[in-house]
Amino acid sequence: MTGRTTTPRERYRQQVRAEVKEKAWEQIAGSGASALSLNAIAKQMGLSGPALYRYFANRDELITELVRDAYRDLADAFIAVANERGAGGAGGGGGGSEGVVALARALRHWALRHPHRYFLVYGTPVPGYHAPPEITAIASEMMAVLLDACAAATTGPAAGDAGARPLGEHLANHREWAADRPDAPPATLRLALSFWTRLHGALSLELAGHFTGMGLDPAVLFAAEVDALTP
Amino acid sequence: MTGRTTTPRERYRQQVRAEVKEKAWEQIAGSGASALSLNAIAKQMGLSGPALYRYFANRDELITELVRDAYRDLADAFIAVANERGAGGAGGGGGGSEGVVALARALRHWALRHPHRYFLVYGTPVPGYHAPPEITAIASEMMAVLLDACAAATTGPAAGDAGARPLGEHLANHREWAADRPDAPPATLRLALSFWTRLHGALSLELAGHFTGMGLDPAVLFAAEVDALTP
DNA sequence: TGTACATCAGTGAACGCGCGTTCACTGATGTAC
DNA sequence: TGTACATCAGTGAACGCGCGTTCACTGATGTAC
Repeated sequence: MTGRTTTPRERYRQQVRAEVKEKAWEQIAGSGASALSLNAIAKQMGLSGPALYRYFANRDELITELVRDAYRDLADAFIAVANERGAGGAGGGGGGSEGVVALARALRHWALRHPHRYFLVYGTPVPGYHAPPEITAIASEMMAVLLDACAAATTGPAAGDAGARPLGEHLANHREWAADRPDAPPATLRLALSFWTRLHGALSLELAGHFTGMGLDPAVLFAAEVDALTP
Repeated sequence: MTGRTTTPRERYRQQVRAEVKEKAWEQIAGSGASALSLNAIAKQMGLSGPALYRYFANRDELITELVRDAYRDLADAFIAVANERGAGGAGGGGGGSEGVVALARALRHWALRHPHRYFLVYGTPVPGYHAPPEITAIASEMMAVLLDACAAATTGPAAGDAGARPLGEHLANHREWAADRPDAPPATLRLALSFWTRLHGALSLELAGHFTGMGLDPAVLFAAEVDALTP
């Protein structure tokens, strides 16, 4: 085969693209996502403004890539947890709520490590911005991993109970969002939803600094919420 | 008395200030808080740019006022609920969890009516921005109202239980944030915290549009979370 | 009631800035024979 | 291996834009005697 999959030039392109994104994140950390400026990034890299147009069609494309990378990164963190557990313990993923707890821990670690990525994914929406289908697909990947863990945690007598509640009925009728796992019982769906909304609530308030000055350890609060998910 | 508290000129000033803020909110709704522009607001009001400097020292002052107004508005909504209940039912505020449920309903109504105000209060933080103490004080007012409602909902045998858990101990030791209600037991503090984090989680995901296309009624989910707060 | 003065809302010109983006061009890197 | 050509990264100048903000000024509104 003559054609290598990545020519040196292509490698270089990817390196520069990566460095642009890196500087973009630094800039977002410093002054917010909406203040992101191509010219400023170029200057920081020792390039002149227009040079970046070799690598990104325009500012919007760069931002969309940042959003997609953030989703991808978080999804990969989730998948890594699922794989570790699937490969390791007896029983291929095992039963009980350990999977849910592991995902919760991974979520918080990722969010604390990359608060700006987290806010780009779950923060204040940009008016008029609609996520491309590629990003929706990544979100579905994450949801599938979460649903699997929740399924393992909801194989008990309580499952029937949750199904009888109003939300249980509602979930049984409207489960388009769990299309990847069509057999998930209402209790599983409900656990996944609560995981998502509750942990996002605790995390986003923590990251936004709403607990600072309250003399409260967010880690303890987060752990308590995780605990309350699977009684 | 010769000096009226508000001269006609002062009245006019306040009217214009109010209109500026109104247009500011419209602009935020249209293109986000960070795109807020004094010149654009002036143009929209049929004024020339510099005219606004009669009413606001600069852009930052306007934004800070918007944030403060948003906090004030939400706090007033909470206080209104507390007063209605305090004046109406037998027993001055009554016992049980109805107070918490009423606050939850008020929170969601307010958030749906003013999504941009909500995000200015609880959304992605602006790097480098620190809320002035006046705003922190308003947040404390809200917390006090919430703690009172939670106290009424946590007068039962379960209260001792919650105190024994790790979070209960932690809350007993670090209650600076509840300084206005020094007697609140751990179970009450814990309920208030869960109210805050869980409902914010569900609401912010709803407002950010993360449930759209999922065929899921956010109202049902919210109601289920409220229900789960007070078992 | 009428006049003289002070206050204050609003204007238009101007400054400097940084932005996104286009364009014609240079020079280096890779490719084909 | 050497030469001719094509590709492509990066530059510098330029365009138009809107921003926040200052300043000297006009004209209307209110106040004091």
